[in-house]
Amino acid sequence: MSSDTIDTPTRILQATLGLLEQPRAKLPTMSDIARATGISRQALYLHFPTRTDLLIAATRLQDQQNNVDMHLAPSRTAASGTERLDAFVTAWCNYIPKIYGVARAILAVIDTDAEAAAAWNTRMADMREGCAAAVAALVEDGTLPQGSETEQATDLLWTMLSVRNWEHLTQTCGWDQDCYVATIRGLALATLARDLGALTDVLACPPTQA
Amino acid sequence: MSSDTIDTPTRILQATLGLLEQPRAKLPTMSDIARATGISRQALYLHFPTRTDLLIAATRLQDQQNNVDMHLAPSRTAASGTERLDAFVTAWCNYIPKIYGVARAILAVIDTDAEAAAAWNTRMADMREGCAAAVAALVEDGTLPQGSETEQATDLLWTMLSVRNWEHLTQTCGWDQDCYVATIRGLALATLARDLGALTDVLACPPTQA
DNA sequence: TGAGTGCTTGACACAGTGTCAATTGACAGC
DNA sequence: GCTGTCAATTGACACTGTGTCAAGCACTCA
Repeated sequence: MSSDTIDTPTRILQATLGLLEQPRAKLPTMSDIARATGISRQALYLHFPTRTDLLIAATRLQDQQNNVDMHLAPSRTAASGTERLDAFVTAWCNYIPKIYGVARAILAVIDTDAEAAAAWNTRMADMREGCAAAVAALVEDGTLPQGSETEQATDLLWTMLSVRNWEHLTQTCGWDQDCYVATIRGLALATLARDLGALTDVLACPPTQA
Repeated sequence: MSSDTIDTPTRILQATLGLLEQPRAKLPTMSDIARATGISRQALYLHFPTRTDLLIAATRLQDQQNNVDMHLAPSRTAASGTERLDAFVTAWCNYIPKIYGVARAILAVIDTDAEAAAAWNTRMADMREGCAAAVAALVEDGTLPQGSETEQATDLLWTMLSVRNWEHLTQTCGWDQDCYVATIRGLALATLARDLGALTDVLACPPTQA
């Protein structure tokens, strides 16, 4: 069994991810994490200087464990700009639930912790690159007019795909994940790929909520 | 001069609003608020049991000072459903900057403070009523099909108009307020009022950012 | 046997919220 | 003028959570 020989930093991060992945759980303190790992609170500081560093490291471990599906999906299906946008939106929307637990913990300290804010901004800047690439593909196809609006189109897509919007629709409004994906996809295709037929998808998903 | 005879609770709330309205300022502590008011920290607790109660009271005072323009604007211009949606979206979008300072302070403690979360949810539920009314007007006109999708349309509009989206576009992306309003308005009209011409507004605002 | 490493316990500093008790100052009514 | 009340003050303290520090223990490797 390899599970006995895992080094302590990794064990800490896995325990942290375990705590963060529990839906609706209260945000864990250093004591919580230590207890979940099975070591003393002070030992955490032997491996991670601050709680924020620990959360950021957890993010990186999680990305490492997940990013196989992501990153590739949107790029390889790049037949047309519209298809690329579609693939990117779908892939990202379905990636959010996986990272939400950790994202929530980082977002919660962003107002008070500059380091956490910087890490989150970097992460989101990476994601924006994906948005920019999709928009560029649309411009290439002539679907979207070339010019200064590409920055704005990128920002708009970036905003539509924000974790906060996922949170609002699925957690606050209680939407089904599939309904969320279908709606955002329709929204993106209609506004950016001028695929007016996609508007039909918006508001056309099974009513699973109250 | 009336400014000398204002009662202490109000003075506290005004000082709090003063602190919260400063853009990019760090979130004020009870000590900060006491200092700004010119009283001792402990005296705050003679008037407000907790920091959250103080913030909520500040919200209410601010609403009271502002709500003249709001609330009325969308209702009175209700010639057609589309016009009503337009008026509501524009009014709300221009209201957000006024409340953002306070909203930011409350949002920052929402994850750790159930009372703050409840207050914010109530506030946002009120706003959702406005969304629901606009959607209902669209259904009345036949612009939007009647049925179970009205709940989803309301949620979608509610999401588009979220404070987080305003924050993202204007604070993170650096968009101009007018550009923000034009874009969200176009988005709402296109997706909910099926006003496809409104799509032109989306991505057609002056590029003020870098 | 001894050094080094990883972790332990226990104590402590610091910021921030919230509580409590004793005191002061002003102002009203008798 | 004396007294009671109310608002505010000072100072101390409890609690939570983060982060630091020192001393000690146990295991492994040489």
